[in-house]
Amino acid sequence: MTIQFYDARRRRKAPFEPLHPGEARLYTCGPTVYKDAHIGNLRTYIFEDLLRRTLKFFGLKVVQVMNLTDIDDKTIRQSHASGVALKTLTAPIIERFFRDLKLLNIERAEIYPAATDHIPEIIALIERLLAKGYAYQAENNVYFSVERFPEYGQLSGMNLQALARGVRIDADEYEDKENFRDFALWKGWTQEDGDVAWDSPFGRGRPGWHIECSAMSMKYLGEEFDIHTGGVDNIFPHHENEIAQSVAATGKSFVRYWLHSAHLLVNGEKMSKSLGNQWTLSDLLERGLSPRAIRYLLLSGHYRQQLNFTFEAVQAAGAALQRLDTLHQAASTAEGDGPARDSVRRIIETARNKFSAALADDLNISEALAALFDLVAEAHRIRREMPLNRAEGFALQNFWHYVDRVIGALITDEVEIPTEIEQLVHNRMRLRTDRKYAEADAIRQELAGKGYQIDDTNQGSVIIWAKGRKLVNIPH
RNA sequence: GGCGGCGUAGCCAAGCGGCUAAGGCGGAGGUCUGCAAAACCUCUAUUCAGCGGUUCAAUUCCGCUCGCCGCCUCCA
Repeated sequence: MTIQFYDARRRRKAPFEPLHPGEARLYTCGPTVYKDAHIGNLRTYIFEDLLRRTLKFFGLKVVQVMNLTDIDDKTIRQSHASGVALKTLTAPIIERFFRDLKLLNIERAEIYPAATDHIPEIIALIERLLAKGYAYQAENNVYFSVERFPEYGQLSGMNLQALARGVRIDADEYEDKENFRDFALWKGWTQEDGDVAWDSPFGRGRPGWHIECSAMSMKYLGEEFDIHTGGVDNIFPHHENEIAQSVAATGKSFVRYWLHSAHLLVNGEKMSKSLGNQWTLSDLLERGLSPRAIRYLLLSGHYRQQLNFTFEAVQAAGAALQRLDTLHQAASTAEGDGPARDSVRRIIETARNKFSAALADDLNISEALAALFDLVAEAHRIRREMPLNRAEGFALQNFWHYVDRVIGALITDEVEIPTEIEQLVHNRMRLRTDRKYAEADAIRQELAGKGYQIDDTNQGSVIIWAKGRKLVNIPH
C-alpha cells in the first residue's frame, strides 16, 4: 500500500518514499524541559506516536529521534534563579515526561538526545557554517546570515521582504546582527546564563535554539532523512531555520517530509497561562479522567485539524471506547466449536482494508476508526442471528490486536480480581440462579462498598467495574 | 500589514467534482431484564457559513462577504 503524507513544504500530499527502503527515519520535536507537558504538548506527542505506529504497521522499520531541549532561555533562567544546576532542574521534569508517555501508551522513541550532551556536534556544525561563509561572528555571538541562503522562507512561505515589515525589533538585543532576521547559532555568555556555558572556538557561551536539532538529527539519522515533525508553531522560525542551517552546511535537502500537528483548544479557547487552562496530564487524572479516554480523544481527530479538548469530549471518548470494548468482550467469551462463518470473515476483511487505506492516506484516523465501528455494528447483527463461536471470537480478538498496534487503547492489561471479590461474585451468581434476590442484592451492596460495581448482563454473565473502569466479564 | 488554516446535524468529526453526505457522543423510540444498570436494534443533516461563478454535475473548483483560529524570534 502506498502511504502518503501532507508535506508542509510542498503544501500537498505526496507518496511516502523512504530514503532507505524499508526504513523510516524521523525526528520528532520533543519537549523543552522547563515545566511539565500540558495537554497540548501531549497531543503532538500522540500524533507523533500515531505516525510512528502507522509506519510500523505498514512494515517499515522506524528510527525515531525525539530531542529533549534542555538548553533554552527558560531552563537557564530557572536554573540561575533557583541556584540549581541545569541538569538537576531538568531531570525530574524529564522523568515526569516519560511517566506521561507511559500513561498515554505512547511508544518510546529509539533515541532521546539532550542538547547538553551534544555540544561538540553543535560546535562542529557551526564551524562548518562559518567555513562555508553562511555564518559570521559578532562579538561573542555567531549568527546565521539568512541573506546568504537564498531559499530561506520556503517552508513557512514567508519572504524576507514581508518579514521585514510590521515587526517590532528589540534593538538592544540584536544590534550586532547584520540583518535582524539572522538567528543565533551560538550565544556568548552573559550574566543571566550563570554557569550554563561551554568553551568553544567562538568563545565561552551556549548554543542557539535551532542548531541543536540540526546537529542531533544529522548525527542519528544522517544529513538527509525522511520525516520531521512538530507543532505548527514550529514552522516559523524553528523549522525554517533548521532547514537553512542544515542545507547550508551539507548541501543536501535535509528533510523529505515535514509534518505538523495543529494546536489543541481547551473549551474552544487557546491555551494560555492567563486562562489557567494549560492542563497537565496529572491535572486531568486528578479530576478523574481516564488516561485511556484522553489518549483516544487526542488520537481521534485528524492531526492537521484543530482539536477542541473538553471534559465532555473525554466523556464521549470513554463511551466510544466502551462500545468497542463490548464487542471485544463478546469475542473473548465466545463459545462453541466449528469454523468461522464467512460473514464474520468478510466484515473483518472489509474493516482491515478500510482501516489501513485510511491510515495510509495521511493518517486519516477518523476514517480508520469509523471502519472499526462499522465492524462493530455488523458483528452485532451477525451475533443476533447466532452467537459468536470460538473461531469467530478468536478472529475478532486477533483483529483487535492487529488494529491496536496503531490505536494503542483497545487492549488493556488484564486486571487481577482479588479472589475474595471473585468468590463473592460467584456466590451472588448462585443466589440469583436460586432466585434469592434479596441476598444477591446485599452482596452487590457489599461489593459496591469495596469499590466494585457489578452489572448483570442478559447472557447471565456479570461485568465488574472499579473506579469507572471495566475490569472483567465473568461468564456464567 | 504579510503568510496560512478552518466554518458539515444538539456536540465531536470524515468526505473535497458524480452512487442514499462516514463514524462517535448525545437524544427519542424499541428489544432484553427479579431489580439497578449495561448491552443490542431502529430513528435522529432534502443538505454541507452566506452570496455569486465555472461545469452536464459542486459540500467538493474559483471569486467575494461574514465568522473563528494559527504563525510573523525561543509557545507543541
